[in-house]
Amino acid sequence: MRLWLMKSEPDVYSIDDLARDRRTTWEGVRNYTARNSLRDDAKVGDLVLFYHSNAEPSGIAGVAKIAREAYPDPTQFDRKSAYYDAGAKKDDPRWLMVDVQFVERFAEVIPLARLKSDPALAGMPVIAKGQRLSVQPVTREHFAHVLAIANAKTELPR
DNA sequence: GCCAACGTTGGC
DNA sequence: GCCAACGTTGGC
Repeated sequence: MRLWLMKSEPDVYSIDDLARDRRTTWEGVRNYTARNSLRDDAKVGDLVLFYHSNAEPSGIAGVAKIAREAYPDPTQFDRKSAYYDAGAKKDDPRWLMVDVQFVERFAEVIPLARLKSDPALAGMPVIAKGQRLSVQPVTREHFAHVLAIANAKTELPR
């Protein structure tokens, strides 16, 4: 299995929203690197660190998992959507999305500053300056350490 | 609200 | 194919 970190602005969709909905469609990915990760590597059951961006504080808020593999994101064809893409063709969709299922909400958000200050998380993409990628791979070691920091209930499958 | 960093676009 | 201009992300 692979492990991920996915960003969402909590004003748009937060871990609490996911806890309420239990499952959601992850539409709106509009970056080719992120799309390629979803298309090529995201599998049902992969665990995801749910990251709050543009938040107070920004940081990791909980855990989700991939519930459906990549399929065309309908908002690319919706003129009324903020995610509309005039260049996307119905017979050759440009943008894909996955479905995501709630796993766990951390007792407290792990702030970005906390992540940055932890030597065990050195090299984790999300703490790099200027890193904007909204779907990032996470190593098993980093993922496990984040779960430990959060005193999480979630356990990493072997 | 500011602005650094980054990805994308488009002229050449 | 280069790269300047532009738009967006996201921390602060």
